[in-house]
Order: sequence, then structure tokens, then C-alpha cells
Amino acid sequence: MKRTLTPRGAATKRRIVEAAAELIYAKGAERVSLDEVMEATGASRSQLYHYFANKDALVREVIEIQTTRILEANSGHLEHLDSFEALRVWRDALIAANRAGGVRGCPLGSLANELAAHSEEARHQLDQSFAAWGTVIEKGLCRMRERGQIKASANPKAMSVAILAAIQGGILLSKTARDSQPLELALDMALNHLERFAA
Amino acid sequence: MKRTLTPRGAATKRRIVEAAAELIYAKGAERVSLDEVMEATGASRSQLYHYFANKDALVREVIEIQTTRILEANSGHLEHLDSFEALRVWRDALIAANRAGGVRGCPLGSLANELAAHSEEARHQLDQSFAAWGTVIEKGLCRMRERGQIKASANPKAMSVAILAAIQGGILLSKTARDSQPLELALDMALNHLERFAA
DNA sequence: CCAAAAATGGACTGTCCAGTCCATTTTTGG
DNA sequence: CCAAAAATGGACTGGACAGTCCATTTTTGG
Repeated sequence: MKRTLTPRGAATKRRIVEAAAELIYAKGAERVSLDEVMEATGASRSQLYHYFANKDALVREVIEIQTTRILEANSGHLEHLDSFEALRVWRDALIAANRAGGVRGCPLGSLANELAAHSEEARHQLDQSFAAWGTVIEKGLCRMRERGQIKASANPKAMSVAILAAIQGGILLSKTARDSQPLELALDMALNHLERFAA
Repeated sequence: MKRTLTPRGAATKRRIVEAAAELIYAKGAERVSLDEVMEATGASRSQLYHYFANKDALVREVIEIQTTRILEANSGHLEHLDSFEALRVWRDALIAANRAGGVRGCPLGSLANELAAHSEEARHQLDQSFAAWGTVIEKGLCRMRERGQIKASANPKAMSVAILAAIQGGILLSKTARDSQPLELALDMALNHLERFAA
């Protein structure tokens, strides 16, 4: 769509995506109008259509940036995972982040719930995002298994999916209750389940 | 809003709520227009505003009916819960229902995700729905504990919340992947966690 | 049987919104 | 320095949609 992008253009585009990400996180993709994005960024209508083919394309970029943010935040905790203690630190970080953000839900979970049935393309993109997140968790568990902290009989792949489900379900219940406790209980269950496989 | 409701009126109202429930389940509340509800039911615009103050009121009734349906379906399995085997039957029923419905998500979970941040009233209503669902699970666990199948040290309240989180997260991941496996893995984790407390 | 209440029909309004179009300003690169 | 490309401005369109309004038909209950 764009041949070249000058630094100025790239900055404008990024500004738009970041503002759209926050608006969409707060209200959902369907409830955010391009006028709101224009107002929040000071960009004109033409700029939106200059950098994005249409609203869906903007939403795709929002999914992209949210995925990147989440993978970065989790990789920090998981890629040197070496003990159950480190898992608990990660657990506490997830809860702290949930609280710090006002218990408003997971950007990816919210988008998945809204878009999975509406756009096959978005559904697939979000499925990839969850898969990547799951892989980060799985790699961490594999590391623990290699270090002999988890039994060889453990199934990191299956566990990573179950842990991610606990995170998503916990965040959804917490968002609905406006209370981080459900997330805490869900994570506690997930870690307790993991400890059954402690070597 | 209505003084009396004749049987005919009650039937019309019910028809509207049921059609709206299906449409909203498929597309989300924001993406369903009253014109679609009219088309699906053969009702006129006046009828909608005769039976419901506005669209939000209709959505509230949809939440109500979906809550009732879910509580009924789960109560059947949980109110005579008497063994781990019965828990597994419930697990299988949840997965079968998820598959039978086309792995489209949980009606309550989807609405909670969409509406929690948008309408304080809907958020509160859905919080109550989840609480009621959790209570059904909790009562089942209490019954097992009273029968001595679960240790007295188990915490049914906390467990019910964690199990519900696993269900919701599993359903969300399954909906996104269009594959019931994530739900299966999440439920397996939840039941395995419970079995740690087998007496 | 008949007046009041309930149920239904459907046109109309005002607003919001995604997307289009054409023009102007700014930057780039030779 | 200048032409081409990139970036920006903003009016305009067509449709969708929630909600209003007034009328007619049907049912109820005394």
C-alpha cells in the first residue's frame, strides 16, 4: 500500500496505532470510531486512510502491537525460568499488571472474544498470538524440565495451554468482578497443578 | 413498564428475547441491530419498544435468559455430585456442549467481555451470573467434602472460582482456535488439581 | 356488547460513521 | 533548485441505526 515511509510518516503511523490500541482496549474495536482516533491523535481522516487501507487494517496493526507488548513482558519472566520461585514471581507480576491497569482485562483476550466470530482473518491472527504466548510459556517449562526441576513425564505443551487458559479465564472473571482475586485463584491453581510435577 | 401482560404478549416478548439471544450470541450485542431482531422474529419496531424500554433493556433480558439456561444445564450435573467420576461426566458434557454449539464461545463470557467496561449495570448483572454459576460448582464440591470424598482442608469457594476461570479461559482459547482441545486441557488441569484433595 | 387496555403497524427523525475525493503543503533526492 | 513523491487537510456521501410518534387492530373484563 505504501511505497516508502519517511521517518515522519512512520512516527505518525505509530502514533495512530498506539492511540487506537488504547481506545480499543478501553472500549472494544466496534465501539471506537475513526473520528475518535482522529481526535485522540490530532490526525486527519486522510492520514488514517493514507496509512491504513481501512478500519480493519488498523485493527490488525493494533493486534500486532498488543501481541508484541505482551510477548515482551512475559518473555522477560519466562525465558530464564529456572525455579518454582521464578514462576511465582511471574504470577505476582501478572497480578500486579492486572491491578495496575485497573483490572480491565487482557487486550488480546478482549479482541479475541470480540473478533473471533466476526473476522476470520482477525481470528487467525489472534490464534497465532495466543500460540506464540503459549510457546513462550512452554519454552520456560521445557527449560525447567531440562534442569531436572520438573519430571520428564510432564507435558509442557499441554500445560502451557492450560496455564494460558487459567490466565485468560482469571482475567475475564476479574474484569467482570472488578477484583483481581479470581485471577489470583486461577493462577494459584495453575501453579499448584504444575507443582504436582516437581521433580 | 408494563401493567399486565397477556399470554399473547408474553409469548411475543419471549420470542423476541430468544431470537435476540441467538443473534447476540452469534455476533455480539453491539453488532446486532434492532432491525435484525425484527427480521428474525417478524415483530415490528413498535413491539420491541412496547416490551423493552430500549436496546439495553433487551440485552439485560438476554443476559437473564442465558444465565438461566447455563445454570440449569450445570445444575443437572452438579447438584447430585457424588464422585470424581461424576465430575468427569460433567467435564465431558461441557466439552460436548462446546463442540455441539460449534465451538463458538460461552454466551455469558462473551457478553461479560463485551459489556463489562461499557455498562456498569450489565457488568454487575454478569458478575452475579458468574457468582451464581460458581455457587452451583461450590455446592457440588461441598457435597463431595461432606461425603468424605474430598479432604476437609479443601476450599470449595476458591476452587469453584478457579474451575470457572479454567472453563472460561478454555472456552475462549477454543473459540479462537476453533478447536475444543484448549478447553479439554484446561478442564483436565482443573480436575487434576481437585484430585490433589481426594480423601 | 362495549369501553378501556393491550398489541401491533410502519413512517419518520436525527445522528453517527466508514469510506471517497480532491486539494494543498511538505519533504525527498537527484 | 526543482519535479516527484509523501504527507496532510477537510468537505462530502450514502447508509445504518436507535429511538419517536401516531395510527389501527385485537383482546379483555365488566
